[in-house]
Parts: sequence; C-alpha cells; structure tokens
Amino acid sequence: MPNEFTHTEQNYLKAIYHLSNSEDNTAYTQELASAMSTTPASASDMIKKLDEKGLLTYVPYRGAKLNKKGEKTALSIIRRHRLWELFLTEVLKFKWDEVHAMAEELEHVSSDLLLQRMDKFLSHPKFDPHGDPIPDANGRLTETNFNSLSEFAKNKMAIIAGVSQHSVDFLKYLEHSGLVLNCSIKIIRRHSFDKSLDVLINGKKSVHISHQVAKHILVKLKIADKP
Amino acid sequence: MPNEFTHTEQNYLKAIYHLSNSEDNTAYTQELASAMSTTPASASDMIKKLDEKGLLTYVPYRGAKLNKKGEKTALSIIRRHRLWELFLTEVLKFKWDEVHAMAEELEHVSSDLLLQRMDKFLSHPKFDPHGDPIPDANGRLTETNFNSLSEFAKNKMAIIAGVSQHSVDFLKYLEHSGLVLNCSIKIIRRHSFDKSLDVLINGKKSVHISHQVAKHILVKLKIADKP
DNA sequence: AATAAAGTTTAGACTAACCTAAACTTTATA
DNA sequence: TATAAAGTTTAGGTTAGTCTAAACTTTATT
Repeated sequence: MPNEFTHTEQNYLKAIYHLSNSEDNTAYTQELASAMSTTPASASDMIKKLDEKGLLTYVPYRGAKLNKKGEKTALSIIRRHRLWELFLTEVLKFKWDEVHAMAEELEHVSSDLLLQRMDKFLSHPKFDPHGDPIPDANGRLTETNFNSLSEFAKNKMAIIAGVSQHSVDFLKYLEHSGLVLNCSIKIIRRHSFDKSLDVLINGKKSVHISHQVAKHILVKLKIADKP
Repeated sequence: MPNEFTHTEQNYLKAIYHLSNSEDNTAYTQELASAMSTTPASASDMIKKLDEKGLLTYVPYRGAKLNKKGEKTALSIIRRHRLWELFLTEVLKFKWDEVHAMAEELEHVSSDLLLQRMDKFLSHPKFDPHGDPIPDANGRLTETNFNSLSEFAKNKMAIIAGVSQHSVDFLKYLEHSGLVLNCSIKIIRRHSFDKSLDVLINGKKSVHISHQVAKHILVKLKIADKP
C-alpha cells in the first residue's frame, strides 16, 4: 500500500502526523522542517506536493492538516515502524534505546505480506517497546490511559507501561537505572522541594529520580496477580 | 559499511558481481542494462561512476571488472540478501519462491549491528534457502561441490542441496512437486530418449521430471546416518 | 577491405529531493 | 497603525538516477 509513496514522502507524512497531535491538528512549515532536519523551503515544497497528491489540505501561510487518506497512510507507516521495533527487542534482543534508527529503515520495506507474517509471529501485539500503541491493519489505535509517574500515588504498586520521551540518552538512562518496560515500581518518598522521587523497583532496588525523569515515565496501576 | 553507497549503486554492484562469474570476469554494458531492467545508456553512466568511486576498472567499449573493493562490497550486499532470505523462510515460514523480492529491499537496511544479531540468531548459517552460500563477514564463501541431478548416478541416495535457477515459477514448480531443500531423492529410472527422470522423494513419493528441471536441481550424496 | 550491424557512449532532458537567497505574508511591537 | 521581526513561499540551482536520440566503436559479413 505505501509503495505508492517515496520514502521521503512517507517520512514527511509520519512527521506531520506526529506534529498534528496538538489542539488545531495542524503542522507548520517551520516545525516540520526542524522535525525533518531540513529547511522551511524544502518542507514547504513537500507540503505542496502532498496536497496535490490528496493527502492533506494546505492553506499557504496557515500550515497543513492531514485528511483521512493522509492519516491512514501515516498510521500504516507507524504500524510498520512499531512492529519492527518490537521484533528487534523481542526477537533480536536489542535494548529499547537501540531500535528506533533501525526501524526507521525497516518501516519502508513495502511488502504487506511480510508485515502480516511479522504481526502474526509477534502474536498481534498492541504495544511497541516504548509503550506506544501499534495501529492495527485498519489504522486503529488501542486506547491507553497511562499516568505520568510524577503524578502517581505514593505506596501504590505500578507497572512501567511506556515513556513520553524517546531520546536515546533518556532511554539509556532508564535502562541503566533498572527502569524498564513492565517492571513494577512503587513511590516510597516524594521530595517536595524539587519534586524528585525515591522509588522501589520490583520490590528490591531503590533509586532516586528527578521530576524531569518521572514526568516522562508512564505507568499503570498494578493489579495484584491471583494464584 | 555499505552505507556509503546508494541503493542503486549497491544493486548495480551486485548485478556486476553476478555477471562476472564467466571466464573473463567482466560485465558488459548491455547485459548489465538488461539485468537492471534499464537502458545501456544508464548502465554506462553507472559503470563510469563506480569506476570513479574506485570499485571497478572500466575500459570504454570493453566492459567493467570489479576490483577488490568492489567485490568486497558486492559480497557484503549478497551476505545481507541471503541472510534475510534465510530469516524469511526459517522464522517467518515463507516458501523459497517468495523471499527474493522482500530480501531485495531488506538487504539495503544498513545497520551492521542488526546483521550481526541476525547472523547470530540464525546460528551463523552457511547457506541460504536456495542452497547458495552466504558470504561470511569477511566476504568468504563456503566452497561447494554440488552435482546437477541430471548427472547424478542411478539408485544412489542424494539430498537436494540447492538450485541453479531462481525464477519464481521454477521454484514454485519444485515446491509443488515436493522437491524441496534437504529432502532425500533417488533416481530410479532414466528415460534415454528425452533424458527425463523418475525419482523417488523421501523414499515415498515418485515423480517424473524433465531434463530441463533436473539440470537445475543441485544435489549432494546422502551419507547414511548412523544410529 | 569496405560496409553493415551490433554494441557503447555522449548529449541533452526530466523528476525528486534538496539547497540558498530573495520576495512575500503574517504577527508583534512601539 | 506603521514598521520591524518572524515565518513562509517562490525562484533558481544542484545531484542522483533515469530516459531518448545521436554519435561513435567494434565486430561481422560480404
């Protein structure tokens, strides 16, 4: 399906999709250029082209809004990206900070059959290694209701369900501290002067984390398992 | 490593490598153009470019010969291709006629670390699903000494070790007849008038195959297993 | 050995994706 | 509300890879 678009078009669509999650659902030339590490002139050219191809509506000087087709295409690329990320961590045992760059290349492999097989092989997963939902084949996303660790209650058991910041450095730092996906975690102390936290990981290791970090850790309440 | 070359350059290098396996080790403009489904003019342009980049020596009107660097680069692309093919059959359970096109895209994913992990995950395989040797990380190929089934002795047990023709139709035909990699096979009759053969597959099923087909099936002698 | 045929290269054009610099809109500020 | 600043678009150029058509070499044929 996304074979009808060049790699670059696909990358722009993905970036526009990610930038659109604000209130007005619009991506602006400058932020798009910076997301794509290119110049506003190039971004403007591409927006015009994607408009002509019927993937978004573009009003000069007013930014771009993806339409149904554009959004569907973006979601199918995101699906590919996240499935490959999961494959890389689950099968080839890469860490969560290592997979993004490789998935950026793998997502452009066009075979739908390959993707279907991969999806099946991974048992139709709903989340990628960073806790981001994997769109299904129709572009539907699983609703999530994760909380930021910085706002989670003290002494309640939580599970790390994802992150809201994806930089390699941040992910490496979490990995190093033992704060990995699906580990259980409990806030044992809040330091009010700087909002930093002492947390207990898997009931064993205790670590101290800044508000900056806690803010970007997404958790869900741990339901005690029944034997 | 092959990140320094465009996908197109990589594809040309691979094609030149495959065309070079004749007596004079040279690829000619016309055959290269036809292998790349392009015009002689385009192939000529690319040969000149690869010469300038120091991957081959080119004498106008006399064709192109890969040098050490060109050959090494070609082998590293072939390594990627064949490892991915094996992954697709072994892990995602694709049939041998389905994997080539997908591997053509996957081979351009540039991460060396990914390739290393894949190699390890597949237990450092020596052969791809068509029996072609997978170059090692240094570009060395396992020596093979397979025989064409058309020249194999009657009533001796053989194992299908590969094919010398890779078209989808041919591979599908073999699959359909039960002639798959590693199955055991015995010639039970030669029909001298058309050189066709009756063969027994896995000691059970008997099939009749033309000389055309037998010629392109590669076999090795089966060593009886000791209990 | 002359010439026709086959094969190869060069010339010149096209598209996608990029760039810089200049022109133009919008927004913010005095 | 005029003007400066910020942001966006257009104009014109570049590179990689492609094409067709013309020019040129090599090989084959008489």
